[in-house]
Amino acid sequence: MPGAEHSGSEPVDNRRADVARNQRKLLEAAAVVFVTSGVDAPVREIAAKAGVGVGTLYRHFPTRAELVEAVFRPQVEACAEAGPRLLAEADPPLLALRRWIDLFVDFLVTKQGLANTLQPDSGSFVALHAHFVGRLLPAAERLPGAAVAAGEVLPDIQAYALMRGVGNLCIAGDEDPNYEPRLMIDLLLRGLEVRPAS
Amino acid sequence: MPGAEHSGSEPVDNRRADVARNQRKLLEAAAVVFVTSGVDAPVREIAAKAGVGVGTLYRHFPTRAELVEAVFRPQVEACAEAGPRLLAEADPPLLALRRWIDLFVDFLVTKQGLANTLQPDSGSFVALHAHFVGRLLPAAERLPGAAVAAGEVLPDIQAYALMRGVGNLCIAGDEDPNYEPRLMIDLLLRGLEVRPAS
Amino acid sequence: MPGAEHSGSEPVDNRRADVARNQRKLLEAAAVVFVTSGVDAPVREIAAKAGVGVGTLYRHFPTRAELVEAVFRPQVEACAEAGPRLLAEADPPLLALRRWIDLFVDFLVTKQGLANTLQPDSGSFVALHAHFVGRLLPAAERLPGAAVAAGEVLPDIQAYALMRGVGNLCIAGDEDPNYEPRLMIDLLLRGLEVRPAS
Amino acid sequence: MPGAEHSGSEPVDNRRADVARNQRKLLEAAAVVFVTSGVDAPVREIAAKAGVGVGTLYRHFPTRAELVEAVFRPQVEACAEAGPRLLAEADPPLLALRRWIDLFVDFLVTKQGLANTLQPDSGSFVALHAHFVGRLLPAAERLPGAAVAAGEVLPDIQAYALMRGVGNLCIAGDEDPNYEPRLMIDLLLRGLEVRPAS
DNA sequence: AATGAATGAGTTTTCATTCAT
DNA sequence: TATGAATGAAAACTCATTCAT
Repeated sequence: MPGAEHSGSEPVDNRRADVARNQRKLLEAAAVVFVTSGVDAPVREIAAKAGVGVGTLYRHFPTRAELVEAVFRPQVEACAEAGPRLLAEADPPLLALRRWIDLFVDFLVTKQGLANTLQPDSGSFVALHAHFVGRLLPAAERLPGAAVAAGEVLPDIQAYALMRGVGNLCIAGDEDPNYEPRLMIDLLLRGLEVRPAS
Repeated sequence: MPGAEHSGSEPVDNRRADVARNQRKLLEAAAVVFVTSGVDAPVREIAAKAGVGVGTLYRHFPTRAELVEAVFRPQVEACAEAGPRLLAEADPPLLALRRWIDLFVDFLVTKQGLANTLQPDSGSFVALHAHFVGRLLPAAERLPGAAVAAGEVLPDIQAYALMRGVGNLCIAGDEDPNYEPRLMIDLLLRGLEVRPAS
Repeated sequence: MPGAEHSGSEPVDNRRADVARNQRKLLEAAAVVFVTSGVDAPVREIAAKAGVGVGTLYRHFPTRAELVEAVFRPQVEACAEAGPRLLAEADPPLLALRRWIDLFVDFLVTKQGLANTLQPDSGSFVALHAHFVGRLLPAAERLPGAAVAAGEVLPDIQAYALMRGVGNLCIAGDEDPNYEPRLMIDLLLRGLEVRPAS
Repeated sequence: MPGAEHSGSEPVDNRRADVARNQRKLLEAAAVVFVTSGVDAPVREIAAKAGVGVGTLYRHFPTRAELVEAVFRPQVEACAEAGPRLLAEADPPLLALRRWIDLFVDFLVTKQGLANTLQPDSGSFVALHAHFVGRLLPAAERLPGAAVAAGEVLPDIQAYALMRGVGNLCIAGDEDPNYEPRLMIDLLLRGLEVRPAS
C-alpha cells in the first residue's frame, strides 16, 4: 500500500515505464543494428546502442531468436492480419494476392536482414523461422487458393514455396542499384498467371 | 646441390609438383568443406582436410575470398563459356536462355553455400561477388538480349538482375522439402515470356 | 495512521509478521536449494524458490555465509546441546561419544553440501567455518575427554581434529554407492579405542 | 630435407623443445595455481602464470580435466606402480598397505586441491575422477586383500572405500594447524586391524 | 520493507592470422 | 616452402550486488 494510487507520484508505473522504455530502446537499437550488421550482430553492440548493459538485454531477451522475433513481430502481425482482410476486400483474388505480397515485400525490404532469416538453416534459427512461417503461412495460405479457384493462377502453387521464393528475391544488399526485388517478384507473379488461351 | 637445373633428378620440378599438389589438395578439401560447413568454415578445418598446415593454405590463398574464387572458378568458367555456345547452338534464343540458366542453377544448387556468396554484402566478399558477376555477366548478357530481339521475352530485362534473381531463388536449406528452387525459376522465366496476343 | 500502537488492527505486527514469514520462507528455500544445487547455488535461485525478490534475501542475509549459518543453525544447536546431555545420560563415555558422533553425522549427511562447508578454506567461508566450529567444539570437547579419562580411548585425541575428520569422511557424492561414510567413521572410532591388553 | 639432421642447428628439435617447454610451463603453472586457487581456477590465471596465451593452454589441454589429469599424472603413476612393488617387498602385508597409503597421502597432501578432485561429483570431473580411480584402484586393490588374507585386517574392507576415506581425510586447508590428516589416517588404519584375541 | 531491473565484471571458448623454425 | 604452435581479440553468457521506486 505505499503510494496512494491516485497521488501525484506513480512509483509503480514509473518503474514499469522504465522497464518498458528499456525494452523499447532495445528493440529500436536491435532494429537498427540488424540492418547495419546483420541479425548476427554482437550482443554488446546492440546493448551499447540501446544504452543498457548486456545483462539487461539478456533479461529481456534471453536468446537471440527472441530478440529477433520481438523486433519483427509487429510487422509480421500486420502482415498476418492483412491476409484475410485483403481476401475479403480485394477482387479479384489475384489482386488480393498481389497486394498481400506487396505488404510482405514492404516488410522484408524495409527490415533488411530479415530476408536472410527466412532461410530455415542457421542452427538455432530454425525455431525463429518456424515462428515466422507459422504465423504468416496461414494468412498467406488462402490467397493463392482463392486465385487458383478463380482460375487466375496456375494450380499446384504452394503458399509456402511462394513465400519462400518471394523472400529470397528480396535478399539484396541495400546498395545494389542494379537489382530491384519488386521487379523480379512481378515477373514471378506474372509467371503464375493463367494465360488466356490465344 | 638442390636445384641444379640440368641435373638428372629434377628437385625443382619436384618442388613445383609438390606446390601444385598442395594447391589441388586445398581446392578439393575446400570444395568439400564449403558444402559441409559453409563458405565461412574455419580455416583450420580446410587445411586439416587437405592434410596441410594452415600456413600453406595462407600462402596459396591469402584471403578467404581468393580460396572461394579458386574453388568455384572451373564451374564459373564452364558456365561462362557455355553462354556463347548455347546462343549459337540453341534455337530459339529463349531455349538458349533456359539452358544456360539450367547450367547456372546446376552450379549454384550443387555447390550449396555459393548461392549466399552471390549476395554483394558481407564485408570482404564484395570483391568475390564482383569477380563472379564480372565473369558470368558477359556470358549471360547476350542471351536475354537475343531473346528480346526475337520477341520472345519482355524487353528491359537486365541480365544482371536476372542472374541475381535466379541466384537468390536458389538459396535453400538442403533439407527443405517444401521449397524447390527450379520450380520458382520456371515461374520466373514464364513470367518473362511475351504472351501471344490473345 | 500506520503504526498507532494501540489501534484495533495491528499493522506493525502484520508487518513484523511479514518480515518473519519472509525470513522463514528464505530459510526453507535455502535449505532445499543447498541440497539440490550446493551451498554455492545462485542467489536468485534461492530467492525465487522462496517467492521473494533478491533484495529481500540480501536484506535478511547480507552475506552468503550468514544465510548458510542461519539455515544450519537449528541443527547445529541441537547437536551442540546434545553433547552435555549425552555425557550425562550415556554410560560409558565412549557410548556417549559414539552417539554424539551419530548425531553429528546425521546432520552432515542429511544436509549434503555442508560437509564441504566444514573446510576452512574457500575464502569468505572461514567465518562460517569458525562459527560452526565455535559452536560445536565446546559440546564435542568433553566427550572425548571423558572417554579418555575412562581409559576407553587413546589419549591426546583432539576434539577438533576428530570433528574435522568425521566431517571429512562424510563428504560423498550422494550417488556413490561404493562409499559409505558411516563405515569409515566406525573404523575411525574403532581405531580410537584403547585395546585391552592381550 | 631442410636442416641436415646432424648439423649444428636442430630446428625441428628446437621447435619441439619450445612446445615441450610451453607444456611444462603450463603444467608447472597449473600445479601452483591449483594449490593457490583450487582446481577451478580461471583458465586465464593459469595461462598468465605460465606466460602464454590462453590459446596455447587450450591447444595443449582442450578441457580442464585434461589439464588436471596431466598435472597429477606423474604422481598418480608413481603411486600406481608402487602398489605391486610394495606388496612384493614389504612384509607383512599390513606394512605394505601402510606404506602405500603413506605414498598416497604424500601425493594428496602435497598437491592440495587434488583431494577435492577425488570426489566423484562436480559435473565434468566425473571422467577425471574415473581416471584417477581407474588407475589407482587396481594398484590399491590387492594390498588390503593380502592383509585380509594374512588375518591382519578386518575382512570386507573395500579398497575403493578405503582410498576414498583416506582421500577425504586428506582434505585440509593448508594452514589449519589443528588438523593433521596423517593422524586421522593412522587411527583409521588402526581401526582396521584385527585385534589379537585377549 | 520489498521488489526485481540494471549493471558490468569475470569466464569460457573459438579462430583468424602471424611467424619462428 | 611448409609447418603448426602461439597469440589474443572477439563474442557469449552468468551472476553477485546495487538501488530507484
